[in-house]
Amino acid sequence: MSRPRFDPVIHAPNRLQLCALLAPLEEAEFQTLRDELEVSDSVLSKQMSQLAEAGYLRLRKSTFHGRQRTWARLTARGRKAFAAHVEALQALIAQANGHHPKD
Amino acid sequence: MSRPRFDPVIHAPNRLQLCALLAPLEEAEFQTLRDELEVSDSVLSKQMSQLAEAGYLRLRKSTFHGRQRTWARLTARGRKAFAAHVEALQALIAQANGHHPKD
DNA sequence: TGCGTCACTTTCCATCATGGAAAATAATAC
DNA sequence: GTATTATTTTCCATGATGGAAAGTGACGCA
Repeated sequence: MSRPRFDPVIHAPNRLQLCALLAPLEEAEFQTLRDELEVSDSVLSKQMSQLAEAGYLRLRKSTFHGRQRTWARLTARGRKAFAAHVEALQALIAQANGHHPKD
Repeated sequence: MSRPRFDPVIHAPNRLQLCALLAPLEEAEFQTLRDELEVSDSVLSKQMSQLAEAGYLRLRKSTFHGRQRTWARLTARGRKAFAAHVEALQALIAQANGHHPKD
């Protein structure tokens, strides 16, 4: 039985939520993400940096009507890693429900 | 949209796996858990202590053919907390898949 | 051109979690 | 008693996390 393998970059609660928010979207604004996650600017910035360092996230700065905004999107690699992590979680949940792992 | 609320006592990878292993069982042996989790004795002991402190886990010591063994089982409270955590994870996964949270 | 503001980013700092190794305990077996 | 097995706890070093505050860069405006 191979235990689910979690990605530590993704597993941390804030980053997990961040990925979940970004997964269904093309990209999202810094402030929107900050508000949804209910974290401070500095915390969001730092968590994003970690995902970016891992190559999971790309940041795009744009000037929108004279206001600077930062947009974030998952990279292909980030989506793949997140999908794998979700699979690991689902395997764990299946295990918890008493299902045998697939052979 | 209420974000999934994770239980920090359960979310840590080793404890999450530990709960998932115990969930479908009445109880399990210390050594079995240690081997399945692939952690050292001290690590398992410490993680168990944390779950026990939270009231999620009960330890039972028994002497089995002259050998002392420790058995662990989730308490009712632990099962409830774990179930809630799993629900939160599933909500997150649903969100990531673009589903709207239930109203 | 210089200043204020906005939108982050980075630094500083204090706290907490985690893990391995080794010492400490507990309960027998001999 | 003494060794042995099965944890448990201590010691210690490292790394993560978060908030507050200082720092940066890009305008908008007088």
